[in-house]
Amino acid sequence: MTPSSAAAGVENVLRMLEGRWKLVILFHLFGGKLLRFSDLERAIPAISQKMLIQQLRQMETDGIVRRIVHHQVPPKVEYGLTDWGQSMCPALDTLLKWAAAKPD
Amino acid sequence: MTPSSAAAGVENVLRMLEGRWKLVILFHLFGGKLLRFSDLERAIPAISQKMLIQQLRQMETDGIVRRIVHHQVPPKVEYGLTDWGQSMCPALDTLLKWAAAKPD
DNA sequence: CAGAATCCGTTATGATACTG
DNA sequence: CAGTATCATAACGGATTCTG
Repeated sequence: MTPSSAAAGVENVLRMLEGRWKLVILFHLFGGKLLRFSDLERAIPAISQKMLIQQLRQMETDGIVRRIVHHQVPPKVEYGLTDWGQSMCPALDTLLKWAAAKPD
Repeated sequence: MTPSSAAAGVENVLRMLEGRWKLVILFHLFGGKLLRFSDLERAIPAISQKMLIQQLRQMETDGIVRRIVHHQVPPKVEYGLTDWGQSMCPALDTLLKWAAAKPD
């Protein structure tokens, strides 16, 4: 594994997690919770609708988040993590621990 | 630890690693290598001077990279990782493994 | 050699109003 | 409720030129 190929691998991972709000959203979904669009809006007041839907869609495309549509009126759409999305927890934990170990 | 505080923690970590070139630079420095500014330029031909110095400075501020100035003419400046910077390897590895485990 | 300074195009994010 | 559409701005990245 060359420096650049390894970097490319991590960069692609990071790209999936980049975006001002993705991690905030993810942390609200961890634990297998299912939240409606409006639930997420309430949980994250600072986010705009545009950003919320955009980041959700990107994570859906990346296979991290799943979207569950209940065909009813009024509409009901729930968001949750995929199995793979759930499985990122340990990785984020490792990163957090590294960050927490910062000297100074 | 609330969702938002945990997210804030990881977000700060990610922010330190974000930037088009940081990981590429880091991978060149892993293993305790010391590289001069011009070495890094040669190692990463696609990067501009502006970006190289900017990302190095940010990582220096974050305590990941250290800058070693040799007072001589012509100037000689070397860059390497701090101990803490070195210690991020396992965390990146965990992330890579999660990414590699992606289904499809 | 190791940068600093400037200009400029692209992308990311945000505010607001509207819709099936 | 769960979005779309549009417009404006801010952050980011790159090319070029200059300097101790």
